[in-house]
Amino acid sequence: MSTAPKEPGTEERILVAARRVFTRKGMAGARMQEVADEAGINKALLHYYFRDKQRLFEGVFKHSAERQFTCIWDSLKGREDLFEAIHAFVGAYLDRMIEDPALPLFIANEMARDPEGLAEFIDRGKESRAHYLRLVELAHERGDIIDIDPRELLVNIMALCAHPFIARPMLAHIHGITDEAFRRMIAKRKRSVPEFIIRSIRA
Amino acid sequence: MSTAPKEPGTEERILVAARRVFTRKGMAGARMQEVADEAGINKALLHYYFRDKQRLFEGVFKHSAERQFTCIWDSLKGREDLFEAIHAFVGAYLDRMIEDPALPLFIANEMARDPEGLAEFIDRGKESRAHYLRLVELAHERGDIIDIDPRELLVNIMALCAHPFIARPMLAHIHGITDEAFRRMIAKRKRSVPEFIIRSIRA
DNA sequence: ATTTGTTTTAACCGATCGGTTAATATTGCG
DNA sequence: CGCAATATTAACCGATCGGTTAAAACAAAT
Repeated sequence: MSTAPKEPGTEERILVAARRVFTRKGMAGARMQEVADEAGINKALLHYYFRDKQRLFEGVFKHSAERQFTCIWDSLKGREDLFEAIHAFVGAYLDRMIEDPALPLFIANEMARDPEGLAEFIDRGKESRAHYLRLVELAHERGDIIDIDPRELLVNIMALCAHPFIARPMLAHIHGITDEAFRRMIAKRKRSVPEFIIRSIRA
Repeated sequence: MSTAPKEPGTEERILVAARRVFTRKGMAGARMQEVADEAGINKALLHYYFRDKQRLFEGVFKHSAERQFTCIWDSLKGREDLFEAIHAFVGAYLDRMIEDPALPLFIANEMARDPEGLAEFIDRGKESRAHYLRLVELAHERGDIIDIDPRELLVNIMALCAHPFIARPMLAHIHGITDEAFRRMIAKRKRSVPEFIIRSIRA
């Protein structure tokens, strides 16, 4: 048996199409007709599977955001060394982003549009975040790192991971960067970003 | 004479209102009626001053983006020391952002929507960017900093400056952060971010 | 084959939105 | 004033868009 083509069902095709359109155009800019076209179906069928635009959007968004946050926070599980944890976290973050490069901007917009809606996903990673805080505290007690607000450190880590994707079009213009060059840059950052962070916090 | 209230003219009021609505809702989500309401005028008058939505948007956006890039790149002028330049750059960046916190996300979206439109603003800072490259090279030759791709360093600096604003709603939720607390956090980052960067590149 | 429930479609509908028009108010000027 | 240019408004228009409807195609069961 070769890898089965696994003809995707209608609902799956809709979700894929909707994610593409929504991440490209945003909630307000997306058109139901465009989603239908991209899924190769009729517009009425779209409403048959997802009652209205809001539900379709939530279906797409919640699925993406959940996967996003789960992947990233799970990467910390079982780590007992902060530096190792940072490597894992950055790696997971960038891997996930490369898979779906439009997601960061998409999530940023939705957070700004409806901050409440994000709560559940963010809270999902609560234990992992507590674990992270413990790792930082421990590393500090052992004299491995300087005194730094762990929340600020976390902001910095996420900034260094996410921002290249958000600012990608600007980077693409400043240095004429192709798709392939961008992927190489991100691959390089899997090593350089943890190094950058660790150099700056190491005692 | 005390500071004159300087009742703003209609065009000015429109631009202010439009900037608020566009940064809040984005190009696609913004409604001409809402801009008119927020400016306290009739919708037809909006089209009288700015022919159509696209031109209004460009008027607002180009003004904001130009100011943004100019402020930031100008902060490098005359600096001869890289570390000092980094402090100035980060300071200018954060000062500008605090003034208009919705701008980073707004610009990020517009870049994604119409990459070509940004070209002129980005190119505006060409000499300053060349100057920056020289500073990095020089610092490296003098053995002040480690060997690092200056473009990657620039990405990191901008990431650390811009991302807190883009991810603000998430930060607001993770640590229950008020407006005032956010401003204090940014104020702190004017010192901590340059320190963070310099620690990680110092030889 | 008839029935029954599900999937899919074409055609349509009402609301919204960007933009226009034509008329009215306001200002500046000889 | 009178008159012309500018500023402002209410009412309207056509296009677009989200969503509905009613009927057709399809599938499974009896």
